[in-house]
Amino acid sequence: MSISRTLLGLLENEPSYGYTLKHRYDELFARTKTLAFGQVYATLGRLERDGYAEVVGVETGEGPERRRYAITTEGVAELDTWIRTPEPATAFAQSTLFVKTTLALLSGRPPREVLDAQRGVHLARMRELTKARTRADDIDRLAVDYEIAHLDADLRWIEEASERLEHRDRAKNKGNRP
Amino acid sequence: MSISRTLLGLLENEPSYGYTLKHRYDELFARTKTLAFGQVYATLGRLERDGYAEVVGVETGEGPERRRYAITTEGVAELDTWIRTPEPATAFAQSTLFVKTTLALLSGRPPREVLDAQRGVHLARMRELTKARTRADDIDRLAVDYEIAHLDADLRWIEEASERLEHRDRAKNKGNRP
DNA sequence: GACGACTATTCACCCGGCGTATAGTCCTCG
DNA sequence: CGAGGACTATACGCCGGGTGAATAGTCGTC
Repeated sequence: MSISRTLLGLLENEPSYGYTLKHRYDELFARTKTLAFGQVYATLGRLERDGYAEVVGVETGEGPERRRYAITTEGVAELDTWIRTPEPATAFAQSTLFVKTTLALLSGRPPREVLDAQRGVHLARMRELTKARTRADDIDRLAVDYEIAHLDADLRWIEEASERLEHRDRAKNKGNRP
Repeated sequence: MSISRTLLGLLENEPSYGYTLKHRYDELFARTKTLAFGQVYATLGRLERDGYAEVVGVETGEGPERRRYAITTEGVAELDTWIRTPEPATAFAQSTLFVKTTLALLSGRPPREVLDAQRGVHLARMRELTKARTRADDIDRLAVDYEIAHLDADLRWIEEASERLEHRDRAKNKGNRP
């Protein structure tokens, strides 16, 4: 999901310490999992190396250095093209659910169990989200709606796949009884 | 998407060389991007280290060794629980499209442009897929339908986000004219 | 017999993700 | 007062995932 460009985006708003950046990121984007500190500093190092960010002040006030980072003009340019360039539309082509279902089919395991199990956790999350949705502000609601839309898509696909596989089984059994 | 478990799943069907495994994987799952050889061998090494796969024959027929891998009983057990355990339902909580839109909002860039650009490539992919769907066998069709469902979800969200943001803008402009 | 296509593997590098260690400051509560 | 806990801030090391280039033998064919 490109942590590095996201952090660059936050840096554009205001120069920050890695520490602050981490918390800002969590507030905005960490709905399920927070960012690790280690990753922030590693990423900042790469951004600096690539000329997209620079240190604009080191406070060595007895203790660990506090280094404030700012975005550079090249950084702004890079961020700009990243934001403007759409993601490849093939992002949904690889799905774990599909792989598991396929492998189940290939190996003689009942794919129904795979699909049913996934439906279970999806429905639970769905209930959670619809509850959360009512007390969400507008930007949060955008995020919640995004997730709901894709859970819904997954659930629809699960139904359809279940039906189609069942249908196929019935056809096969019919053929086996002469 | 767990390449390692997927390869384990293919190994369960029949013991194979890394090379063969790579091609088998590509046939089944590489709809948009093929697997790199390097990754296959690295992954096989880890599977062996963890006791999930083992070398069952080295052919040293003048030239590079050809090493045939097979799944172990622990490998089968691991694969089994992987297939049966549903994925966390929070997989859709982090989306690049949402991040870009949010960053655009925060930085005063028009989010419309982000959404419009993404809609463009999504629609193009959608046309491609609906064409491919008619001449796809049943397992391929499952994959195509999966992708279509999620593109559709993304497109619906794009529409809704556009509308909501526009609405918000109008409300703001109204408020600014006393 | 030279050249391209195919089988098969290795190596080196980078990014992303996670856990832990370090170290000073500031508050608070007994 | 001072011991402990919370908070600000950074560094380090390890692992898995992902990519590209290098190596090397075989087989067909023109």
